[in-house]
Amino acid sequence: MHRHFRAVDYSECMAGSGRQRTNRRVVHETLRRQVLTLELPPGSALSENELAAALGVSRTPVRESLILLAEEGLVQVFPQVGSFVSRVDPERVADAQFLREAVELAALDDLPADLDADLVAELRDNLAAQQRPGIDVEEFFTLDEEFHRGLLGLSSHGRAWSTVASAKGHLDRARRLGLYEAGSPAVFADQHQEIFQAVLDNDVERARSRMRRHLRAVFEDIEQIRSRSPELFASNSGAAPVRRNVVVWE
Amino acid sequence: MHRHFRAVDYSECMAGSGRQRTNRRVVHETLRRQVLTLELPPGSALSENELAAALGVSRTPVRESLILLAEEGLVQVFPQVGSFVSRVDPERVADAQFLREAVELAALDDLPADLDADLVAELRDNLAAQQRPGIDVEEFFTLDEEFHRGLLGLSSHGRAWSTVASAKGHLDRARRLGLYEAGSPAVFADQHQEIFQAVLDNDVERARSRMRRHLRAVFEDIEQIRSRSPELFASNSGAAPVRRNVVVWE
DNA sequence: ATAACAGTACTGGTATACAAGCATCAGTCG
DNA sequence: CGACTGATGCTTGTATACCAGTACTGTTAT
Repeated sequence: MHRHFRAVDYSECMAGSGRQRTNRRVVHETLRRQVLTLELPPGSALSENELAAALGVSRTPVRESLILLAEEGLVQVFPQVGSFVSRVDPERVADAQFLREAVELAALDDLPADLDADLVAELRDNLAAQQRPGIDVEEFFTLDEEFHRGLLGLSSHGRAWSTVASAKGHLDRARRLGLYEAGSPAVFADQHQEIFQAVLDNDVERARSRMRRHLRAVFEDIEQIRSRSPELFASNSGAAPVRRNVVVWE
Repeated sequence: MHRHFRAVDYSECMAGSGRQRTNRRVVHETLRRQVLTLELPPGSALSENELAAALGVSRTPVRESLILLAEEGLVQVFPQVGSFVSRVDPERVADAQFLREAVELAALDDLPADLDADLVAELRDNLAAQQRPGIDVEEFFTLDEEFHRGLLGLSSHGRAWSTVASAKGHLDRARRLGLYEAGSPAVFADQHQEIFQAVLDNDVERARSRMRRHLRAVFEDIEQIRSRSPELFASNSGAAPVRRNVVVWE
């Protein structure tokens, strides 16, 4: 076996976030979004065959997506039994909260003297959009995501976002369980404004304080939801995926 | 279609860290270890077919393992071109450093009043083992891993370890590039001892300070390695996997 | 009625076959 | 001698077939 190779630049392949429009990536993003938005509610059975048929692809990309989601903790796979959307595990939510808080606060410590002007402008627009009255819940979540991501970007540690995003995913999924009936995005939008102002003022300590309060408020929100609807959460980490009798007309 | 389901407890499946002895898990752990220990050096070509043949399995588990490793950033997959062990990317190393420092320092803030006695004893033994003269480099890395993991466990945020472990993996891989010729584990072992003592004394501030110094020292170590052997690092994030002419007798 | 047993339809894990695309090689033409 | 071009062997992505194992069904024996 002889192989002759030459140096090649694949920069373009990695450019942007799209990388490559492969079936697996599409399925992965689709399923992840559906899990996080509760379109696929916790505990749902995810049959590889059914998903493949529904999405018009073969089992392979579906299966590979499920493996990734399982690694992220959004899905549980039981060999020879089935795959299920993870119940919202309070322990995991707490871990996500801890991790997110640690990273986002540390990022505030590392803010440069002069901030990226474009990013600042973008964040300003974002905050304005958050203040829109009667804003849709899903739209708020999108803006929230972009805000926190942008804030992390200001500290030149933007590449750490994927880790935070994973943690935030678990938190948001828990929040969505109750946000539709209770929470008011306006409060959180105001907290975002406070944090941003502190950052603009170069007041790291205040920014940290406000950020911590904000993130803790989010966590409190989740705890309230849990006490109100405990059945949506996993009672214990190793709990069974409770399968129920389902009848469907064909 | 009608499906009758019953509640079942799969706790045992999740018990421990083993979960299930599946081929994919074995391959994943094997490859990950080989990448982190530089047994598979940065830039190596990883052919799914060759790996499958070498490991005595089919492409499927190999491929799924590569996907997971790619998600962790240890491997790069270029469709229709090839898969390669990631070059050590300074940016990614810096991100890993930032993330790890944020989490491990935050954990020290959350230490409970009275520590888990068993874990403390385990950590004491671990530190003693680290002090052994003429300790093997790989053995030191194992002990180092267990030490930091145990320290995180003391704060009841042990479940966040997997995230830290991933970051630590990138850092350790960079360190291994130069540790064999230069670094002395004894220095780091002493730093571990200092941190641990501060924790035992319930002196959070000192523990944080020592931990920060320790982690920064590790990072400095890597920077030194980089300046000494820049060719081992990726010059830019989108760099090409440089393929070289290889001739092999069959 | 109830408990035990075979049957069956489903699961995910694995192996394999095929398809699409890239990089090199060999030949050819200018 | 250099540039172009089809052939070739590799790569990963996808689809499919088969396997071992599980959990339900319906029947049978008690």
